Amino acid sequence: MIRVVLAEDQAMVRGALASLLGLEPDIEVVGEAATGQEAVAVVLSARPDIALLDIEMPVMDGIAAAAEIFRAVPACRVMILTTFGRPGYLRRAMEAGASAFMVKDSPARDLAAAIRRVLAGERVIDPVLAAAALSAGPNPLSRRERDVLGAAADGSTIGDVALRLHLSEGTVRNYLSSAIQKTHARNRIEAVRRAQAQGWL
Amino acid sequence: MIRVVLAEDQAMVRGALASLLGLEPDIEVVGEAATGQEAVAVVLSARPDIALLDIEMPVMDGIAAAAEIFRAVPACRVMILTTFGRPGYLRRAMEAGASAFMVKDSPARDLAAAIRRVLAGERVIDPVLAAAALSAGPNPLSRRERDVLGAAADGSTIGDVALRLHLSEGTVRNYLSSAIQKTHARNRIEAVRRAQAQGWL
DNA sequence: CCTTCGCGATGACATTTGTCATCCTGGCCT
DNA sequence: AGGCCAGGATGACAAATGTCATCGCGAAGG
Repeated sequence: MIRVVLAEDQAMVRGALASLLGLEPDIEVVGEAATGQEAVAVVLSARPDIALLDIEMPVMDGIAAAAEIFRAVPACRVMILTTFGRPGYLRRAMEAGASAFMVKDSPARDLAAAIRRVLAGERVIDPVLAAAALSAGPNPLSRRERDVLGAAADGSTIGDVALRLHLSEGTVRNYLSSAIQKTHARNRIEAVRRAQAQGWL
Repeated sequence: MIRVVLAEDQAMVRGALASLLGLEPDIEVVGEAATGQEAVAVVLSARPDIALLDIEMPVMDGIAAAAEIFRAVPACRVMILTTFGRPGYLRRAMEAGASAFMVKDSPARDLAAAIRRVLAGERVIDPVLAAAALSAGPNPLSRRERDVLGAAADGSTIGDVALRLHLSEGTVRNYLSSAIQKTHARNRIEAVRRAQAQGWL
C-alpha cells in the first residue's frame, strides 16, 4: 500500500481528494492537514511514503512545508498540487526538494498515476509549466524589492509601507520604482499583478 | 436516485467531487461541465434534479449559469459551491434563484447532506455567510462605478480605462473617486480589494 | 586593492491621482 | 411643470506617485 498524507486548506476539496485516492486499490490516505504546519506534524507522526501538498495554505505555505518535510523526513517524497501554475512556484518547489509539481486543472485520473510514478523514483512535472518556467527565467527582484512590493500589494500607501518596514518613504519609492521597471509594468498595481502571476513575491 | 450535474473549472477538483458524491448510495453524477455555458447545455440535455455550480468559471460564471438554468429548467434545483464566501455573491446567487449556497471550506460530509435537504425543499445557506450578508447591506456602487472600478482592477491607468469604456478621463476620475469613498478606501487599489472582498464588482 | 552590488537615504522634478465645484442632459416620479 | 437623480463632462487644485541623480556604507569578488 502507498501511504499518503494530504494537505489542503479547503476542507471540502481535501475530503474530495481523499475519496478520489480512496478509489485506488493500492493507495491509502493515512493523514490529512489544513495548514503547512499541521502537514509537517502529521508527516512526522504518520511517516507516509508521499506528502501531497497544496501551496496556498494559511500559517505555513506548502513550499515551506515541503522544505521542512524534505529536511526532516527524507524518506517521504513531497508532491505539490496547486491551483496556480506559476513559474516561480515551480522553481521554488524544486529548490525545496519536491518530487512532483502538478496543477489542479489537469485530469483527476492523473493524480494517482503521478503518485505511482513518483514512488518509482521519477520526477513528475507539468510539461506546459516546465516550459514556461524555463522561458521565464529566474526572479529578477531583489530581496528588498520583493518585501516592498509585497507590502504594497494590499493597497497600502507608501507611508504605510515605510512604517511597516521601518524604511524612509523615499527608499520605499525607490524600491517600488525599480520593481516596476524590472517587471516592465507602468505602475505599482501592474507590478504587483505581474509579480504574482510569475510566482515571485 | 438523485441525479446531479457538476460544474467546476478545475478538472481535478471536479473529478474529486464526483468521486465524493459517488460514495453516496442515493446520488449519481450524470454530467460534468468546466464552464457555465457548458453547464447550461449539460443540464438541458441531462435534466438532473440538482445542478451544483462553482462561481469562478470561465466563459460564463456560475451565477449567470444559475439564472439561466433556473429560467430554462425550473425543475432543476441550483446549488452554488464556491471558494469565496462573499456577501455579494450570496445575494446575487439568491436573486438568480439558487436553492443553496455553501463554501468549499465546510466539511466534505456536508455536501451530500445539503443535496438531500435541497431536494426535500429546504434552502441551505452557510450560516456565517448569511449573517455577514445581512450586516453588510446591499451593493452601494452604481452600475457605472462598478464598470469603472472593474476596468481599473488590473492596474490599468486612467487613460486606459477611459479609452476602453469610451469615457473622458475626467469622468473616469470622478467615478473612481466616488467608488473610493463609497468603499471607505484610501485609493483605487484598496477600493478594488474591498469591492472584490464583498463580491461587488 | 579596486570594483561591483545591494541596502538605505535625500532632494528635485514631472506625472498621475484623488477631490471638488459646476455645468448640461435626459429620464422618472409626483 | 417642477424636482430629483444618474450619467457625462470640464477645470482647478492638492496630494500621492514614479523617476533620477547622488551620496554613504559594507560585503563580496576579481
